[in-house]
Amino acid sequence: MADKAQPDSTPQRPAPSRRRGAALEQAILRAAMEELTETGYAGLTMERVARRAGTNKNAIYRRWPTRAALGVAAYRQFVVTNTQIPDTGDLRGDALEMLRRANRTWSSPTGGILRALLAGARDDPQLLAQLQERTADAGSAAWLTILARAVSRGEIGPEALHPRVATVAVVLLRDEFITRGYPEVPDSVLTDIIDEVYLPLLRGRGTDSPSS
Amino acid sequence: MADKAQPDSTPQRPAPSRRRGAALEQAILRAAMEELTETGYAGLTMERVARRAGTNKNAIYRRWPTRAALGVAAYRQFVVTNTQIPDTGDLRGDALEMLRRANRTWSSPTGGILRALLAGARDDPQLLAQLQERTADAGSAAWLTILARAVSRGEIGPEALHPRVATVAVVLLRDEFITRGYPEVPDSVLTDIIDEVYLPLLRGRGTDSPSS
DNA sequence: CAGGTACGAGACGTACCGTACCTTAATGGC
DNA sequence: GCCATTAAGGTACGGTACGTCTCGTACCTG
Repeated sequence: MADKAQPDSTPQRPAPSRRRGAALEQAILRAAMEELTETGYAGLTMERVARRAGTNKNAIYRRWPTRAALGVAAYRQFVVTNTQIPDTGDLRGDALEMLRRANRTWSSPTGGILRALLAGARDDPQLLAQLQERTADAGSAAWLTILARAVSRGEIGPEALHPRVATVAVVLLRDEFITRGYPEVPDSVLTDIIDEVYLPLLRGRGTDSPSS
Repeated sequence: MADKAQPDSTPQRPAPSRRRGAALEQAILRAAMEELTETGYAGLTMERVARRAGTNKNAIYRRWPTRAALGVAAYRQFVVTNTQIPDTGDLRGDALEMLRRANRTWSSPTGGILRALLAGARDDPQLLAQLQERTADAGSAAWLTILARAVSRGEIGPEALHPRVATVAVVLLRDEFITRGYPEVPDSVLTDIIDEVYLPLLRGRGTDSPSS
């Protein structure tokens, strides 16, 4: 038998002593996030994470039942959501800026991970919900904020302050990513969404109802 | 050494003679589709498909490089798209009927397969495009048709005949499936989409633009 | 009838899954 | 301070699937 030399490709963090509970949990999540950033969701395997965290699969399975759950947990822990809200002075500028940020997010490496997690958690509504919390583009709060400003400026009527209405633009953008697989959505699509759909929707709502 | 008895669970179609080219290709696609309907995309394995088709992995890999490509090819071959267009007499009825059909499709077994394929082809725009052709809800043709009827009835202005505008409703619906993982979207969501977003958008567009 | 080509068959090494089993260390109650 | 409890570590297992490779062989072509 040769030595136990294992010229492993994956980094193996030696266990300092014997970690327990929260300490070990954090080490696992950290290793999982590193795997995600380096090799993506495809590379997130229980065995690799265990090796990298300097532990074994047992410790992981005791905490998370599936790869998807582990991935979502790691993502939630380490990806901070940018909650800044643009304030350009007018609705179109704010909305466009929001879309551009979302576009950048989705096309970034982090966004790639998010997309993969979204696909991986496809049939687990609970996990999906956990992801949504950290996605924040679907979070209607930011959109409602810029709409509220627009209302106070008199750009649109207050009827527009409806969650489903507020997030229409970003939902359309996300659809481009999911159904078309864009690496990055061209800016013309963003302006198209704003000018052809979003603004007409906001301005048209409640302005009147043309007879019918 | 025990005998080579292999009480296999997966059906194994015996090869009649030695098929080649198109005949073999059809046999593989058929086996793939059967696997899809029985065990879903998760059960679509090169090995299982090969066994089922009475051939071997070689023949598959010569034709399709990945599982996703095989799945999409099989889906395209066997799932016929329902291209009927509702005609209820008014725009709201037509749109609602379109959404209800889409909802049924997405929540059916076939829809589950489609969703899985969509996730599986996540980072292959070419495959995604091939899927889109067969999806038809994204196909704006049907939506544009019902809109054209509404225009001729005077319900909405002709400015609404815009592909991105026309498909807004079904895109919002699809988003519910993908980000929320609904088994089936409740009807109230459909009416909400229609009444809060889609109709206001169509009626509001071009009615005017309130200064600014 | 010779030859190229594509298929059938199956083995191969790798990777990962999920589980099981035992050993060993940390922890908290007493 | 001691010991039972608990949670780690370590490791092996059977199983499945991947993707590749090597043959032998049937088919089609010229």
